[in-house]
Amino acid sequence: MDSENGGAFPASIEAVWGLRGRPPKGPRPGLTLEGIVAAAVRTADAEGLDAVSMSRVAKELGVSTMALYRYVATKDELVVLMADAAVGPPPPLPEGADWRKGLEHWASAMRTALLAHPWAAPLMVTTGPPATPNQLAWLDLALQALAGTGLPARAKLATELLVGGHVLSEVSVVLGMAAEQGPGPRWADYEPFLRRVTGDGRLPALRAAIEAGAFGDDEPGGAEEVHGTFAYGLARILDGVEAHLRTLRS
Amino acid sequence: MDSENGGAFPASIEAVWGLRGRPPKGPRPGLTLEGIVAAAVRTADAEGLDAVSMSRVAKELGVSTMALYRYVATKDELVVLMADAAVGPPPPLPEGADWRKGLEHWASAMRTALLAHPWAAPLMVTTGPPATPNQLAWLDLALQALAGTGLPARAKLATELLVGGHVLSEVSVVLGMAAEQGPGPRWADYEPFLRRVTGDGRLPALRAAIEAGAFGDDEPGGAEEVHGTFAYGLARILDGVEAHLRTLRS
DNA sequence: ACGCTACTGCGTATGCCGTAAACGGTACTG
DNA sequence: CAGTACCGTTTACGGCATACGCAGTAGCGT
Repeated sequence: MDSENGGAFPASIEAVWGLRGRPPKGPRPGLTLEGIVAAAVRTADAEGLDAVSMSRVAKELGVSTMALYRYVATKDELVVLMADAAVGPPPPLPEGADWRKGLEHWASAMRTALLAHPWAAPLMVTTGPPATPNQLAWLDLALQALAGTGLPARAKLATELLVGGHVLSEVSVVLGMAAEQGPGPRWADYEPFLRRVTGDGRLPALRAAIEAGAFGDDEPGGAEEVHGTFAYGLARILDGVEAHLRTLRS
Repeated sequence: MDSENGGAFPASIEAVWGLRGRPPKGPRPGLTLEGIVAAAVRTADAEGLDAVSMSRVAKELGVSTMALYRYVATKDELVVLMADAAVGPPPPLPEGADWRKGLEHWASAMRTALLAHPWAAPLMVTTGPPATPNQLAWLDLALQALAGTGLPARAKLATELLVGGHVLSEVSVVLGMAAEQGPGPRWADYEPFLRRVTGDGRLPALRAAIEAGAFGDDEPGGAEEVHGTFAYGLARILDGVEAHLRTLRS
């Protein structure tokens, strides 16, 4: 009665946590959960998430499709584990950094991780509350960064959500620009399209932004300009948190 | 040469914008793009996004599956239009409000819209740059709210992204808690699970947050506490923007 | 030493999905 | 009134996730 109290959880999640020992009976497993997830991640990296099917992953491993179901109850479970593997373990906080430097570091590390696996970003929204080791390690690290602030626990959590949400949405925009497939516009056609659509005087503020060149990629800085959006948002958030901390201390 | 310059776009997107007239030849269409999208939205509301298949939507409308393909080139296109319909047109800004009140209003209206169609939130990340009428109307409205601030156009855009991203990620968390399906934990099992997983001393900051009760739903306020996370984040963001505006003006 | 048993990986089968292709009816243009 | 572009339908295909049942295997208690 002490190891099945979280029993409402998928077995594969318990397995990544190492809470599941190898059963005493039966043949030695020929596969590993980590190996399966790694193969799936490799496929997604190379050909996108749509290319990841159970049969495809099985083929990659040289086993039959159904063999995978001895390790994973459902494809959805595999996807959750892929999302965990994609972000990987978080890098340690820079030594002696204050909370702000810590969160800045945390945010750009997460951004880098998500950009390295473009298929993973959408999964962060879909997979529900974080329950896998790496996901929770990232969360823990952000909370560590905020440890010395005296912020109430709930506010620490809310702050992590805030920063994490910003990372995710900025990454999504960057990936949306780069996407070659999917419906919607190619990025190169986007500004002309917006001009056409705002030509009739509705959406005047959007029109003004276009005229001001807000949708051009060039502008002093090139690719740096994109990074500018990320840095801008992060700075606003952390400024807001910093101000909040000041009022708390007084 | 004046109506096909945005020609790289899906025809169905041009159609929602009203840029496509009925062709002069052939029988009268028996369906409407809006009708199709509405049927799909109804199905998704009632039974979730997974229940929305082409054949299902067709059945709902009493036509054959393939009839839909006269209006939509691909299921993905239909999904994009569903996402647009789900958010709907934005409500007007409160009269005489400053930028901050405007954005607050904008953000909670968007939150309400997304919560009303739980299946829609994940789509916002997936569907690429906004290209549909309602999506762009929301964007325009946020830019309108920021019109008087003197912020550079790019910063206005970045601010909209920032606030929108916060709304989306907070909504995702709320929906993740309420979700009955999908992999990952049920919410009721979540705190015990976290306790079990943090029992070994790794993830100390997370453990501390749990002990501090950050994962209990109760706490003075009940459902308001959830709203608290949203309001907290929004306030930090807007505080940060406000401070930034002050430094710009000096 | 041995058989019981729980577990492995596999082959087969089902039902659904998105969508390509070809076809006959339809309504407007010249 | 003929031509033609478009409508909705039928049929068909390949791929998908996954339920089920099987034969082989390895450690256990005896």
